Amino acid sequence: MSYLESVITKAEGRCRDRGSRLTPLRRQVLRALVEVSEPISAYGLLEICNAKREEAMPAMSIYRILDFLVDQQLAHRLVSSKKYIACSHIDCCPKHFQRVHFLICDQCARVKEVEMSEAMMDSLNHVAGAEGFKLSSRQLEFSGVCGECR
Amino acid sequence: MSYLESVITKAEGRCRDRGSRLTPLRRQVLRALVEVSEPISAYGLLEICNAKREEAMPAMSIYRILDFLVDQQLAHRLVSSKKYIACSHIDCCPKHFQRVHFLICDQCARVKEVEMSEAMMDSLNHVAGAEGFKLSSRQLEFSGVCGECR
DNA sequence: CCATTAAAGATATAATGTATCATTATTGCA
DNA sequence: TGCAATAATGATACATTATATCTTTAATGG
Repeated sequence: MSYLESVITKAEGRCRDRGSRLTPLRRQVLRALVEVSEPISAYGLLEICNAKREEAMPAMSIYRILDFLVDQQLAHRLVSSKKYIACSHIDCCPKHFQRVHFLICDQCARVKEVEMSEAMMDSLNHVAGAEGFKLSSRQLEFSGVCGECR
Repeated sequence: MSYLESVITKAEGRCRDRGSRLTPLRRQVLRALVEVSEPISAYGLLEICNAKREEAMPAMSIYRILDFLVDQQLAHRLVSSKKYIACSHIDCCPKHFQRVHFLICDQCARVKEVEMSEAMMDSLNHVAGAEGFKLSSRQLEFSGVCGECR
């Protein structure tokens, strides 16, 4: 079974468990997102999807669907680049969804999902706590240069 | 001397030292940004500035000037909210400009600039390094809930 | 089977950001 | 000082990203 098919199957199950539906349209968008495998803009993804359809879907739909996928932790929104990327842990255990952060290469724009250690998150919480802040666990985006580009 | 005036004076000196010019227009934008004191969008700031001018400046100008101010470390761009805020350390020593990161309140949108410890940054670099990444020192944005909102 | 809810379509428009070329101001130097 | 080079701003157009809203279609649960 290909990675793509395995991802779709897992995603299907994940949604079922959560009482949500991976409709054909959503499945198509997720599939396209997994296939491109690099960060892509909403409109870019829309174009790819529409190229494969006889009836083009409106921009609104892609945003709605991406919101859904992000919600279901099947995709991530990279705020610094206004792009979307499939979660790289769809087909493995769900524990990876905690403390997921991103390393984004300034040069090739490729993205690596990393997990912060408990200790690291504790430290961050401590820094924030000193200022009275309670951090909500949201993803962080670190820019830098990846191994391949160096 | 008011905080505002002190900021402008310091900013003037800072630019002079760096061989750049805080022109009247840039000064006006910085002044407005300091006065609003909370994150504001480029267009929001443009509106405020234009309300005080007989000739409205075009959108292009505010983006150019904000880029300049960010470059001079007189302002920060918050990528997660697409807003800008005056640096809170303009009128004090320049050492604060290193390792500046942001705590952003989900509820009131207020922002606190915090400085990460050397040790913290080392840890982050270590996590990234394990994946082959060399982090470029860029600001991080943490979301959470501030003390006042809790 | 029907009522309710969820999803998708359609359309318009808002908000954010950039490209490009013309004009004006500033600076450094002969 | 006067002039050439450079920097900043003005003006215009347009690209990109995102959302509001209303309608239609599909799915789900009694």
